[in-house]
Amino acid sequence: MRRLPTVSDVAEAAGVSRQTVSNVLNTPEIVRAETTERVRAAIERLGYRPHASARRLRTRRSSTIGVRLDPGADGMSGSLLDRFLHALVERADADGLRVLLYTAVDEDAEIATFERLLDGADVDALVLTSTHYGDRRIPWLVEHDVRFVTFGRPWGEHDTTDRSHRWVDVDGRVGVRAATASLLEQGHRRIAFLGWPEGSGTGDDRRAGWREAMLAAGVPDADMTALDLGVEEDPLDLGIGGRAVAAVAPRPDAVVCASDSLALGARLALGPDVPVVGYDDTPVARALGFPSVAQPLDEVAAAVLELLASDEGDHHRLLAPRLVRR
Amino acid sequence: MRRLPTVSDVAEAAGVSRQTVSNVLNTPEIVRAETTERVRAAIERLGYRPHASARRLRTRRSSTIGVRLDPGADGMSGSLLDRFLHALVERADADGLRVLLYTAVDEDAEIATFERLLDGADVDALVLTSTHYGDRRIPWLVEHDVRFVTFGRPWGEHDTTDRSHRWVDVDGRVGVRAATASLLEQGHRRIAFLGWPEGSGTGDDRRAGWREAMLAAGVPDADMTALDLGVEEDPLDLGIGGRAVAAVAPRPDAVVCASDSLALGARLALGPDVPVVGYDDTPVARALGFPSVAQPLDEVAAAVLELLASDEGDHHRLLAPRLVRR
DNA sequence: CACAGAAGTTTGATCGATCAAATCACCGAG
DNA sequence: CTCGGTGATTTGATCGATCAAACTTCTGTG
Repeated sequence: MRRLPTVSDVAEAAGVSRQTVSNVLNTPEIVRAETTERVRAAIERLGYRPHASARRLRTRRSSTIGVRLDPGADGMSGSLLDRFLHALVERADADGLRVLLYTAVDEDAEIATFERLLDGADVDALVLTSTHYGDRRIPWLVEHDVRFVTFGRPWGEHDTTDRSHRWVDVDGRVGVRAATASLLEQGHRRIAFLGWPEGSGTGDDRRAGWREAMLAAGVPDADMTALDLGVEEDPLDLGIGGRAVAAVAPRPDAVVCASDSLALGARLALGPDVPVVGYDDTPVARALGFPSVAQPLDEVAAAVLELLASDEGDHHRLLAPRLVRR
Repeated sequence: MRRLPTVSDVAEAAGVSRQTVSNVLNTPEIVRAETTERVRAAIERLGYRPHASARRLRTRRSSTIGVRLDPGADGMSGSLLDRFLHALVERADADGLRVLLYTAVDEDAEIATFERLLDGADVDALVLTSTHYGDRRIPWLVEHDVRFVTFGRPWGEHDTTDRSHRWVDVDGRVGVRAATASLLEQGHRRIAFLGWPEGSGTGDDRRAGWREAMLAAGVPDADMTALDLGVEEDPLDLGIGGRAVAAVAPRPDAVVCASDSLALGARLALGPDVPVVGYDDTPVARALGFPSVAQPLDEVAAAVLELLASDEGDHHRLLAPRLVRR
């Protein structure tokens, strides 16, 4: 295999020095236009590409961000991470950033992986997904002065002026509130909520949205049924959620769900006549034609990269989801 | 931030030279046991980690494999890539390999990306998914002497003695044959097949499996209905497949499908009384409780890495899927 | 016309590891 | 007792880029 051209080769070809070539690439504003032109031409002619590892060694920056591929991607919404990843990789690419994957069985293993990745200059920033109460990863990262952004807000008491933890999240409460409101507008009153038991940040947030909309519409407490599908039960066994919904008497006018999996269960149990709204707008929702709250993953990805890149401005972003009507 | 220890630091601490430390790490068999011990202790004590970029610069190897994140992951089975990726990352990690993601809008863009990734020593091998007829990427990679393995066999005329293209695939024909046979055993005769139009490698392969099983059981041609859902039609609009199935008269005893999406469509159109078998064993199949042919993604990932690593032995692997009965 | 200061470019050193070749230690054969 | 040979370890050079500082060229001012 032919040897690849280096900065020195380009320099010689353009009749300048190594450093000038480097400057053309990294700080073009300090190079005379005419010189830049000549160097650019030489780069083009030789087909030069900077050697990423050499640059990293010297700059101590890898231009690579690490993203965890969750082990327990909970099935159906697994494609959510997929879509997010895709958006992230695409945007990152445009910024000259690479995305490296890693996995870890538990938090301790994940922290050990952080060390490995960071020390080896494999990555210089991390993107974490699925944050939860008492997440030990966050303090570790802050402590070790690692640059990171989470997709998911810090649940629990949180000081919004805390600039050490940057995060991006989607306002599930607003999304579910809109979904509920849309059902109310259609004249439904006894709208049940199918979700997860209290204690999960996202779950509670979504239930709160439903409650808000119901209260605002003046629906009496007696007509508000919230069903919680235990997490210890296989979240994929939609039969459970479905049976739970079917057991509600009298039968609800409509059901708002904390996920499309749950919505599918409800739909199967109640048939197509009872309107159902899901969450995440997965292919299943599209396929079955029920409405769903869609997270703006492109925007999330963009926001994550923005927060990662700049030290200025806000340190968190709460994005609005979009209700996909069908 | 404290400076990280380097080989030199370890060498000094252990009272040996840089190179000896390097040898302990890379070629321990040429170092005296006692010395190895001492160096190991020093590494432990200082918490030394090799600097990945420095090593890559020198060895010209990155220990990183590139994987494309498909843009048009067709929805439901998107989670398939997800699961494959997960298995791959996990196994790769055990072998000290990293997985880097990339995307590309079309084949030309993808080839341009190859050049970027390879020249910069970002990756030294590639894993390609979703191969198709006349895939231009393959000849390019062979031509440029790039190490790669595809998940997906080369469709079209192919010389199995060709050692330049290594691939791993799952034998869909066998899987669908088994699925069909299992329905036949249960006494069903008029088993329809719901798939994609001829021309897609995987689709044709799966249909062939169904036909084989039907022929073997002596089912007359008149009772064999193959329905093809046009790819130009939104593959997610399961209604189309469902309507097609529902239109078959007389109503089939059971339906074998080329994917779980199609199976969901059939299930919704025919109700739970007509047995349906899907493909890919996605969460939807698990949720609705219909059987599905599962690809052994763990094995696929392991095989991909094996083929990448060794020059010996076979250059392709055709794995058997597993029918998940429910 | 000399000279300070800015602008543009070049030179030498360095990042952390491994390669290639040299050196050192030790053993048994002649 | 010397010498060849193997095994273990060390030394010097190098991978390709950027940093820091030195140097050269230009520009405008007194």
